[in-house]
Amino acid sequence: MIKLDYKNDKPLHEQITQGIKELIICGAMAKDEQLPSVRDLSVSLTVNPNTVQRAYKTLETEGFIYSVRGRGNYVSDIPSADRKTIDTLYDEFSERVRELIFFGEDREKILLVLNKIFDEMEDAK
Amino acid sequence: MIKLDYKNDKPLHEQITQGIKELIICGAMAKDEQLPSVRDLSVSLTVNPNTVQRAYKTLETEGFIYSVRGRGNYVSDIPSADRKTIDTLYDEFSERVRELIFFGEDREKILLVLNKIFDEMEDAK
Amino acid sequence: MIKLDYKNDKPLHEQITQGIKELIICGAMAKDEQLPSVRDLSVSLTVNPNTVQRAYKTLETEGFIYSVRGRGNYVSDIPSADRKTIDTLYDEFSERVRELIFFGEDREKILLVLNKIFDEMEDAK
Amino acid sequence: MIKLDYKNDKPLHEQITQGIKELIICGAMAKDEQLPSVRDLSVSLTVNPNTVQRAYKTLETEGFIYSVRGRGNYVSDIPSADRKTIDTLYDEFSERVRELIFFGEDREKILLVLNKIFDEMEDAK
DNA sequence: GTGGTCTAGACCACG
DNA sequence: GTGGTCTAGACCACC
Repeated sequence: MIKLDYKNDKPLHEQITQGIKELIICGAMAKDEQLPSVRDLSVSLTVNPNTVQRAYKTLETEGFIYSVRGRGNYVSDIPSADRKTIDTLYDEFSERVRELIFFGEDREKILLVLNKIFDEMEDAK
Repeated sequence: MIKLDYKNDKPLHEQITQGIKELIICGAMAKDEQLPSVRDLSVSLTVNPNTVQRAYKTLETEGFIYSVRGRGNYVSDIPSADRKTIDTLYDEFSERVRELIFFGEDREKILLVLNKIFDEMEDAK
Repeated sequence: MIKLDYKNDKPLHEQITQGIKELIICGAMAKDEQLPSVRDLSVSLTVNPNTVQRAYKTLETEGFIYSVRGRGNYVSDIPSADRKTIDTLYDEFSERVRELIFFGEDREKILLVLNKIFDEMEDAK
Repeated sequence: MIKLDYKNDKPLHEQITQGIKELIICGAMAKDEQLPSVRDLSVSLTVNPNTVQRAYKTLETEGFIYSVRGRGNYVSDIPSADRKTIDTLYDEFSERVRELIFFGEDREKILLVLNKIFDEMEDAK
């Protein structure tokens, strides 16, 4: 499910973190669903277990998953983010919008993309 | 004009690149306007000249500025981006939107922010 | 009476140990009162009997309960702690106070919380 | 300055994290003061660099220090904690107080210790 | 079997 | 020289 790009300068553990984050956000993984074990995922991604472990740790501190010793890792049921995280997201969002406009993308097209995402997220619920 | 944050984990050359990019996008720097020399900017930012040089190089390959041997660096007059750049921007844009929705931000609020940006960009023209 | 949090990184046996410890300290369980059997408690908590057994063992070595072969486990009647335990408690107490002050909590607020605890403990007697 | 206890079941990286945290809180390390490099500290503690690295990472995410690539790690100047952290501290604080009272420590003695800490923290400022 | 910790040693990006 | 990433392999605690 997750594709790693070794050419990308972004660290592997971040790519894994982001990949799982997307799966959770898009609703592909349900609340309290169990994630693959650290070992299994490391094998299927041909990556060192420590790298996966680190990704899971990050996801845990960010509140996306929770970890049970000797059991496994599970999708968190209460998505919560602090003010700072939300603000950062809005900043990054605004940055992308400004660049898109700068490169000539028009209002209608951007709104179209935005509405499409809203509809997808609605359906996922 | 550009503020460097040493505490930020983002490399200095990237912060400089982004800072100049924003100035150009927001219209603070006009087409064909000359940028400060590598040496001057490195002094005013108190960073190594190599760091500024690297930022300028990145901006040139990304098409934001052009360089004239022995003269200096100037703001590009034709803002053009290839399909790949635009697609990447849309992907990153979509990613942020999905996360905002996931964390409970509602449609109206996001649209409000979006429209605010459109208006600002209109005024800058 | 005891709530287990699987999402907590603290081991289950420690959570059980602490839960019972609190019941004893708060006076909810009287001296020489009998604790539920290992088997019963393991059923009502839906955990492995070994886990409860381990918690009881810890409580016994720490002096909170005593065990009678073939009869059951009972709340200790003489709450006594060696110098080392008391010192450790004071150290941990001080540590928390320093952190609270460091993060800006003021004298009055901390004293308020402290006095509230004193009053609660007085009432429980 | 930091003492590691290999017999303690607490992980080394946590012991290091806590040790540095105490130095910062007690005022032994001033704001923006540079911490020893990852390598240096790992040598002086006879520990693997990764272990120190992890401690520093934790301190950074908790807001106690900030890291500058290619430069070093520095004590953060703005101590800030979210509501959750503060609440947890109060809970742990209360827990210790209750146990102290349970083991027969009287009100006056605890207040004495508390006031002593306040005075020390005042002086450190 | 699961997550978590630690070591040893290599390599890269940054300034 | 500094922080950061990654691998390989070992060991422990938990359930």
